[in-house]
Formats: sequence, C-alpha cells, structure tokens
Amino acid sequence: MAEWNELSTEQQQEVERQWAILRSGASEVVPEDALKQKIADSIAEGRPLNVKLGMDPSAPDIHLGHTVVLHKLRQFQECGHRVQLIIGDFTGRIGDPTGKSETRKQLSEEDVRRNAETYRKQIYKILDPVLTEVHFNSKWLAPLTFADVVGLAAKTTVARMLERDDFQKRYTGGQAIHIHEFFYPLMQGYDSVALHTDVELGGTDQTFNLLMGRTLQKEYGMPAQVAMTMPLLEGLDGVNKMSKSLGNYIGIDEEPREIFGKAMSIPDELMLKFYGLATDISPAELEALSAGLREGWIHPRDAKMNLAHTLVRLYHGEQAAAEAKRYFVTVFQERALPADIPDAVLRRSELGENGAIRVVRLLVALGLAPSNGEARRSIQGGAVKLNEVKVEDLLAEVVPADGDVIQVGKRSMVRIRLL
RNA sequence: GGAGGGCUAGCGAAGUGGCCAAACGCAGCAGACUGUAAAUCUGUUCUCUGACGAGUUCGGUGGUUCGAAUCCAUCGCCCUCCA
Repeated sequence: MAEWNELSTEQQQEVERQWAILRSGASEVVPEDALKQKIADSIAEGRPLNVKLGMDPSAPDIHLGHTVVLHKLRQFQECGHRVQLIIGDFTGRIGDPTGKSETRKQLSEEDVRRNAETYRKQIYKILDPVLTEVHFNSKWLAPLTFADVVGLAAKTTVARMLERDDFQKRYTGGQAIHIHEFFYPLMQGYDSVALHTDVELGGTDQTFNLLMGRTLQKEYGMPAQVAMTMPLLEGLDGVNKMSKSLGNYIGIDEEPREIFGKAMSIPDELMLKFYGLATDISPAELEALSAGLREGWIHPRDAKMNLAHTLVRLYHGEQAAAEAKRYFVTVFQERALPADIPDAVLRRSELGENGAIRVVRLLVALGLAPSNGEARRSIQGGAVKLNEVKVEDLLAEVVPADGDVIQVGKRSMVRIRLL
C-alpha cells in the first residue's frame, strides 16, 4: 500500500485530481477514504484500477438510467483505469431480485445471449472500447461445484441477507423469497473475487450487492473493493426509477425524435437532475442553469428543449438533434404538419363503388386505429383530421385522394398512397 | 403433515346468483388550456354495429340453474399460520 509521503508532489497532485473527478456526483463511496488510497496505489505502482460494472441482461436496451453509471465509468477510463463490464449471463438466469416486489422470471440462455449482444453494441457509445473488458460471468460461475456453492453460502447468514431492504419488505409482507434469490448477491460478489475488482459501481439500489463483494473478497483473502453508488435517475413518470420493465425510460438507441419528445415529457422538477446525471454538462453550467430557472431569466420550456437537444446530440449527433428539435417545434408547438409524413398504402379495393369509404374504416385500413371501436372513439374525441379539417361525423364518408393526409391526434399521421 | 386465504380487464383493487362488459385508483389514448408530449381540467379505454342490439370476458375444465365473476366438482398456480 502506497504511503502518502512516498509519493512525489506531482503524483500527489494527480491523485487529488483524479479523486476530485471520480468522487464527484457519486451518492456514496464505501469506505469513504479507500477510493483515494486505491488511486494512490494505482499511481505509485503504475497499475490501472479494475473498475467493475455488472449489467443485468434481462432488458436489452440501455437507457438513460444506465448511462449515469456508464458516464462515471467513462471518467475512470479518462483517468487511465480499466473497466470490467460483466454481462451477468449466469446471474441473469436467476434474475436480480433487487427492488422487485416479486420473484423475477428466469431468462433462457438464448435470451441472455441475444440481450448481451445488444448491450455490447450500445455500450461503446459511451465507453472507450480499448479500456473495456467484457466478461460473461458464467465463465467462472458455471464450473463451480455444489460443494463450492455451499462454501460460498456459508460465508454469510440469513439475518444478513434479510437486512436488504427489498428482502426485508417481502419477508415481512408475506411474499415469497426463493432460496436461489439469496444467491444473486453472492454471485455478484463472487464476480469481484474472480476478477480482483478494485472498485465496483452501481446505482444506490445496488449497495447491498456491492458490499457483499467486499465481504467475499476479504473472505477469500484479497483486498476489499470500494463500493461506489450513483444516484438513481427517475423515469418519465417522475416517481419510479427509470426501468425497462416500467416502460418509463428513454433508450439511447431510440429514434432521435422519440428521445427528444420523451425528454420534453419529463416533469419540470426533474430537469436539473437529468442535466446533472444524464448529460455532459459541467458543474458550473449546471449551477448557472439552476440559478437561471430559479430567478426566472431562463424559461423552463427552453431549458427542457435544450436538455432534449443535448440528449439526442449525445447519442445521435448534432445534426439529428437539430432535426428532432425542428420536428418537435413544427408538430407540437406550431401544430403544423411536419415536412415528412409517413406513407400508408390504401388499396382501391377497400373503397366502395363511388370511391368513397367511411372514415372509421379508413382509419383501421391505414393502421391508425386497431379496431373500429377505437376509431369511432377517436372521432368522437375530436382527434381525427383529414387534410387538417376535423372529422366530426361518425358516419362520415370520404373519397380519399392520393396524397391526402389523415391524422389521429397530434402524434400519428399518415399520407395516403392509393394503389 | 395439518388448517386457512387467494387467482377479476395493461397493472392494483371492488364485486359473492339477475340491476355486471363488471365500481374505484393508476397507467394509456384523445380534447381544452398552456410554457412542452410539464402541470391542471374534461372525455375515453373488450369486439362487431350508424343505431337498436349482439357476441366473447372474471386462473383452466366440467356441472347446477330460466340465468353464474358470483353456487358445486375437479385441475393448476400463489400465499399465510401451525408442525
């Protein structure tokens, strides 16, 4: 272990510099002073730190919630450290019980593989591939014998497991906890043993699992990792954490217009948090923005527009961001028709003798309504427009022409192509 | 091993023989308004029908009944307590 006074002045400055960057924004670092020591060791020995992140392969799309941690990893890489990305293909077959009120479904091997591939593709939008190792944890977990597993399980206790918040709730609430769910933290901890991890990152909901890594590493006679948690980002609903299964997420692989629109729908109160956790804005800029909103010289709408723009730029580039913004302004602010409207084919055979068709049927034929009932409701709700003229009559018949534009609400519209 | 409780629309949750296509909340969709797909307010949310009306739905199956989400049998799944 490197003593502080053994380091040169330059090395000490470098330690301080890295520590300031890496510590910033983190919710908790356990133990608090160990991170600086690890950095110092790394610099003294000229050895990069192994920084681990486990990814649950149950949801194949990376969303902004994941990026909070990924951006932090990127900072580690920029300081010269190495990222160990664990694809939890083995654990994924169990399903992390974290934060769940009920037992998760087990994934098939094939699901896990496919999802992991998707991860790999998306992850390098943020991480530096050169400094990233990707591991599948089945590599070391699958060969363990039952005796090994029993030995592993003997290193902790039921009482300890029940300390974890969600197990606690389920246990006292009379909901099932299967024995195999206890193995999840053990396995995740064992990953750190297998890879000699120095620092493990996760959301605050991962605290228990990260600490289990420390416990196990000590049990296996190696230095304990530092557990570093990042704040959780709420989803579009503004209440629950962003997650795929709740459907309240913005995926980084989504269409620019989607990302932009979804960003515009986050509650105003969460704007700053999104800026802070999901963009590359500097602390100084964030402070200025915060002050501007508070004192009223920045319009919340403009701030949110800028957020949406930034998010699209991060994952799709400046050009796509500008386009997405233009689209949003046109369609939602000016309520005008966008320049490009998707075509939908309408066969003449759908039309009656005189070339007419009831609007209800037209909507269904064009895929703008899933059923006639739904189409009727849309008309009754005043949502349907043909060439920007509202259709009010349920029984209305129209004679569609090639190029006519029909809309249901502001968001779905189609240009008719007669065949 | 014993005793008991449960399974209702996307989710949560009422409903215990006809008034139930099924209250209510959430989520979704739409409208108004706006500062945005924020907030707020309003409408709407099984399918077919212009409408009257009809048809499928309450874990699965089979019964009882003029009539079942509601009663019975059976199968499956879940939970609790005792041992």
